[in-house]
Amino acid sequence: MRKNPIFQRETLGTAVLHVRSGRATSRTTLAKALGISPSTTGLYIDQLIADRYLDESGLNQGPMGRPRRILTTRSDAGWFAGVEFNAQRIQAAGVDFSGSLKASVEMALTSEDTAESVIKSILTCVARLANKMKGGLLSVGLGVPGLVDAQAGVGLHYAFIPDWNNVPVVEKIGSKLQVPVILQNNLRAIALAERWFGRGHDLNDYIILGPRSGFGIAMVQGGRLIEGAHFAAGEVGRWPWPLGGDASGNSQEMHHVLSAPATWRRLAGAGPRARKPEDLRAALASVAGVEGPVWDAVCMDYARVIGCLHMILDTGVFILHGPLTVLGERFCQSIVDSACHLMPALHTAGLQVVHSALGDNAGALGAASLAMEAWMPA
Amino acid sequence: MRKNPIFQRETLGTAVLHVRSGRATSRTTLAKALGISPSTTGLYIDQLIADRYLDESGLNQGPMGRPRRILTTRSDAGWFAGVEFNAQRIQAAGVDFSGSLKASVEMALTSEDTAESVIKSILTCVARLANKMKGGLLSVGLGVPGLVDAQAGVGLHYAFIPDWNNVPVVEKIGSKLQVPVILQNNLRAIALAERWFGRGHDLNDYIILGPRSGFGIAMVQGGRLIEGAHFAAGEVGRWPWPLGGDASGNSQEMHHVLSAPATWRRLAGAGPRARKPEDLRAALASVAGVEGPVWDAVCMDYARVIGCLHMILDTGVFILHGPLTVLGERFCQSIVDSACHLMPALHTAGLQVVHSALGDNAGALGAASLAMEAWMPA
DNA sequence: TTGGATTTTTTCGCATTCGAACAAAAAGCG
DNA sequence: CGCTTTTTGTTCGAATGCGAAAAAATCCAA
Repeated sequence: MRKNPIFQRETLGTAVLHVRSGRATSRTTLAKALGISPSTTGLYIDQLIADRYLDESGLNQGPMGRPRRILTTRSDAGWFAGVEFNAQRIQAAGVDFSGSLKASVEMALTSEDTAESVIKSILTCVARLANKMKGGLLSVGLGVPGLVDAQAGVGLHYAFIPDWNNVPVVEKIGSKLQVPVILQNNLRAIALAERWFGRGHDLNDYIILGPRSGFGIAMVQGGRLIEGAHFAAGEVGRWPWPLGGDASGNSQEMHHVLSAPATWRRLAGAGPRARKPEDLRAALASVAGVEGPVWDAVCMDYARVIGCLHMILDTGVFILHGPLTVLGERFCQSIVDSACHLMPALHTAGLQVVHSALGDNAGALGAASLAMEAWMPA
Repeated sequence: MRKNPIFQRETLGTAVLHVRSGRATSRTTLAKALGISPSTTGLYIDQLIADRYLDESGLNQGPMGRPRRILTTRSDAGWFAGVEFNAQRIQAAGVDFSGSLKASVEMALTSEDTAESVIKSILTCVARLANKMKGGLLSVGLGVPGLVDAQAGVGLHYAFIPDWNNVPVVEKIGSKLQVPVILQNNLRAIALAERWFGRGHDLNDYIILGPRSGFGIAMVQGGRLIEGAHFAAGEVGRWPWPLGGDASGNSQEMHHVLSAPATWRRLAGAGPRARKPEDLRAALASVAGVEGPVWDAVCMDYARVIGCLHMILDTGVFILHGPLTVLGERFCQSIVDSACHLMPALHTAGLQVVHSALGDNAGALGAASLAMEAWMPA
């Protein structure tokens, strides 16, 4: 063998990503995926195996010809941390080098919490994860609510933590942990979770619907996140409601009608002042079966929004996240039906609404995906 | 000098693009723009100058240091054709190698025209342009209305030409002209025109508003066009109207209310059955000054749509195209004001609406931009 | 069982691209 | 005018990545 060349760290990183995702299983397929020659790919793989990042795990016989030497990521090569939070809780996940969820941790937040205390709690969560994980921490992904400047690594604004303004999150966490830290809005992180752990596996265009305390969406177009010129893409919740608004300027925001608690209030027939139940998922599950005019009206409202979004962006699939997933398949199907009824053009447009299979820790998984996607060998 | 290396055609092409756009004016700045080393860039430039694509036109003294040797494109190195059409007319533009519009041609279409006859007319237009241009034709850009598969080079569907279904436009035109042919939806082509000839010069996120016989938009996010999973992104015109629709399924489409002719009818107080005037621009210009409740209502309707779009995509600027540009600055400003009134959150979101300065042949210019962007040396 | 056929992987020479040092061209300044 | 400073462009050896061909590993068929 010749003298080891100095490999491009980024190429090594993407090579690992392709192997981890299962999109590339052998040297040749990886060469095609990376767009570099098979010979060079061989050298890169040799290096990654020598450094104990990858492994060869047997052969894969195609219909003919020399069998592929299957490449896999070594699960013991280190781990990634993903942390997500909102006003109520912090959620953290530890993912091993081959991309399997191995540990998770949760911590409650209160209205007393400040930017400083949240940062501290995030560090505590990572430390707790570290106890449960083997090997070294490789990188940390953070899913942060509100407005986020991902490039600068700054949390710009989040309404539910009073002093969460221009918080240099990456700097603060990174200086403590001494590993790369990647920041993103939490809903956009969920979009990545869907790609690594959910249904987005081979989707390039999809939209995450995230009705929680508000109503936001995250958009993936051609495999990349849409962030917007001021990092505020997807703030659909600020649409006036009823749609189009009242010219007198008195209309409310969609947030207040299509959030998860508001949806529960409507379905449960609770008044607008009814206190939000402790366990929103359970409360929603208990009203999931009840069809009728109220159910139809709720579905119609979601259909109004989703139909409009589909017309603009022509994405393949809408993936429903958050508490409303407990309403199940029927909810999604009703939305599609209502939307097609409302906008006949949708009949041929292939509108699809599905609910995520990721469950409650999608945010942390998404954050971990950020960490995975950004990592590259030293 | 050493033996000439075999340069990457694509790199040569992008080098020319950077020089033409004025973003790179010297070897060093170009090196930075291309992301390759200054030494290699030097070799590339030498080659492009030797092949008479580029020229050195004097020096540019910075505040200190050796002056830059200014690079310019040679206007005599060939020309690009851009052709756009809709149901009424074909429009073609000839652009020289340095990106200046040098000739334009127009041809009327009628309801008699078929896919075949349109293709033939496009070829005629290019031939007429060729008479007016110097040098060889380098590539052709086509801005085609309706649904377009840009990658495959196929016009999928256009309602106003009966048999315009799955027309292999690139193949048909390319086999005749023997130069590369690039296809794109005409509104999306206009988005490129705005970048090369208009205000999009240093914008990475903007939206083209194209109210004509319908209402469509083209979106640029992070410097790239959004096409959608089925090439149908931007079909806002199919939103139900009034926004949100009527659950009974009887609402009409936005197309019918916010198209250019419909807007004229409203502003002019003409009935819904009034015949569209011959010269829509002139007709609109004549009602541009008349403010009042009708004017306000029209602006408010545009504001409803544009406000919603801004909330989703968080683009910097909306650029108004088509006949409605004659309504001028005041129209744009009224829309912004109405939108902010309707959605208070927009006050801080920096919504901007401007009208294009490109005039009526924006489509042909956009198509020519397609040609320019795709070209690379043989 | 031996010889294609087919596909993956490796070997090896070659050349494009890089990096670092160097040359060039100007401004500022005494 | 000569010196330093600053920025641009070029030279040249070194090396990363490529292509073609060879090797390897399997299936299939005679």
